[in-house]
Amino acid sequence: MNLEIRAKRPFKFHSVISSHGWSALAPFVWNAETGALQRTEMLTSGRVVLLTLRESKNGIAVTVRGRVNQRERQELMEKIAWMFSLDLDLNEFYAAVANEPRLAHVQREAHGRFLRSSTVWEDVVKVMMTTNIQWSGTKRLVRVLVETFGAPYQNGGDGIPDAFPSPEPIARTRESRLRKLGLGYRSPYLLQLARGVVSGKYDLDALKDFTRPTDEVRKALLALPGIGPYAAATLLMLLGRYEFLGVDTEALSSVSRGFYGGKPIGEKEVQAAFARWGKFKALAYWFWDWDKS
DNA sequence: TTCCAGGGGTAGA
DNA sequence: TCTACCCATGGA
Repeated sequence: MNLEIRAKRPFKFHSVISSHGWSALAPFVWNAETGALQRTEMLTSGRVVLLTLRESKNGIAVTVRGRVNQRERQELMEKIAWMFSLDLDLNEFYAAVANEPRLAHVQREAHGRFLRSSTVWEDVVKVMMTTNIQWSGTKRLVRVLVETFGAPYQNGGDGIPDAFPSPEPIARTRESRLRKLGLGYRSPYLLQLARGVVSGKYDLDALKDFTRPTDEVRKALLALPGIGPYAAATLLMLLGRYEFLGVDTEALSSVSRGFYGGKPIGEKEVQAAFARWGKFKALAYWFWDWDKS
């Protein structure tokens, strides 16, 4: 089955793909040569389908492999619209940074949409897997979680990853098993998170509610096991809220070089350097052109 | 071998 | 609110 989903302009498929590292994490498979993003997706019915997404004239062209009914088709359209922030209006951001040379490229490149997973649960887990680890390790841990707990695409096929696991199979496992998979001290955090989601203690979908103030959403994120200031800021950014900056070791070094002449700085200095961008702080930092002076 | 990563939790001030 | 310290694992 083929679908086309329209995007609010300006929209560039590749800008979303390259927005951050998510397209390299299972069950996403990005093929730069063909320009196709593949993803194995489990629907709420439990059915697992294979999606292939490409840029189209007005948005995204979707190929679905696997039978879906009308309701599942609607679910897929909504999930894809969420993953690519197709309804996001970035014009206020572009206007706010129009006079900043180091952000001159953002409108031209249609920057500002971050590739998201189809559920907040998956994004929370993935952000947790980026903490205190190198990117190669993040990719490995996510792949191991998908291989161990994910639901397979029934129609088979070589090299097609399983769908990202729902919280249930992880909630049923033991901490020792997660440790054996290499998650280290993240193991109890992931286990508590999965069990809390299954029990209803944590309502992750409620974090998408844009009528809630950002501070409230941030507090809810910080209350999750294994989610601290950095992870909460990163997740807020993925949720379309840009007031907070996720300060990691990379931010410390690039802001030190770009704003403080290379002298050692702390988180405060990073926040101060981008304070002027207000509610677009995270966007300004993320797309800052460090090569321009 | 040592250091540390796209940090978080906790205790103590 | 801020700091010091510990935490598991694998890459460099």
